[in-house]
Amino acid sequence: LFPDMPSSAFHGSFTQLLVGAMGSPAAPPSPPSPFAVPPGLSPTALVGPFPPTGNFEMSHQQALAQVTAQAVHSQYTVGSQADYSLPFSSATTSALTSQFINSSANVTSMKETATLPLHTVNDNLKSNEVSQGFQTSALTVDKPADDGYNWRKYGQKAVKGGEYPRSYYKCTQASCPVKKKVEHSAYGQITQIIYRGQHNHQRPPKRRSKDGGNLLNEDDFPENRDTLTRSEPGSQDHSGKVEVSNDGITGSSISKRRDGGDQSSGSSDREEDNDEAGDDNGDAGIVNANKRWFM
DNA sequence: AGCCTTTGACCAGCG
DNA sequence: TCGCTGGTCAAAGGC
Repeated sequence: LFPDMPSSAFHGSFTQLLVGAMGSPAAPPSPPSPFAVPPGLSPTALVGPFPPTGNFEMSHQQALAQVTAQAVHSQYTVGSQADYSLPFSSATTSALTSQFINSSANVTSMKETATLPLHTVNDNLKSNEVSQGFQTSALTVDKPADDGYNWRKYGQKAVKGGEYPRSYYKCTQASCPVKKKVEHSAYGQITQIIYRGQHNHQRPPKRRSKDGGNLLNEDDFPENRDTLTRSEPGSQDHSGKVEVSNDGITGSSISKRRDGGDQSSGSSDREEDNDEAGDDNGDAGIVNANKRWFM
């Protein structure tokens, strides 16, 4: 079904991690596991294809409630990966979010989400790359994430042979250095979202989204700011990576960057410059980052 | 009118 | 040094 899905689209260790951590509901999350990010490594959130469970039809409210409750309960054990705000909107966001939390905190609750329809998995594909088939209506290609912030697309590029267009977004807030990359599969479905930088501002006032009017902001995810978007003290990363499959989230994990160093930035617009300013996302200061955002 | 997307070009890093 | 790849710029057009 996805013959051309290069495994390179996802990064080896990453993928393995993910699979190990959440590939199977039966598989208990290895304790020290992927979430234990050693200092200096950049925690990367990986939300990949879950064993399809998702009750994608669940209402936003339901999902939200679920997320909230779980966030509270779990106290978000995966704090280190928390630098990102959850990027998805509406029902998908909720499902995603809940799964994110579920998988992060405790895989056992994965069952709450429903079953995934489709093309779940091409077993030949490795880990994350599987399940691209979710026929999503919530996840649209160019507005993949209404996470409460406003984004402006500033570029798009076909990468990996042109089969996987990648879109580049900047936070529209003046002086906010946050950027994100969104990768799509050849089918226009989101396969990966990578955040970079820290928002140095609060979420903008509610704004009706173009596609469906879902509003999503701080009010919608009160806990997010405390649990999902904050880095742990020791965390040095602020670049989040959220992989999404059409199946919904399939899991999350933390991965290391290529050289074990930290990720990201390094380019001229150093968001690190202001992050320590105590923003909610406080990224602990990346000192010397690679220019590459990920492996 | 302002903001956003699209898209080709340009630039920089890396092998 | 050169080609490839990825990231960004900026003009044009749309909403």
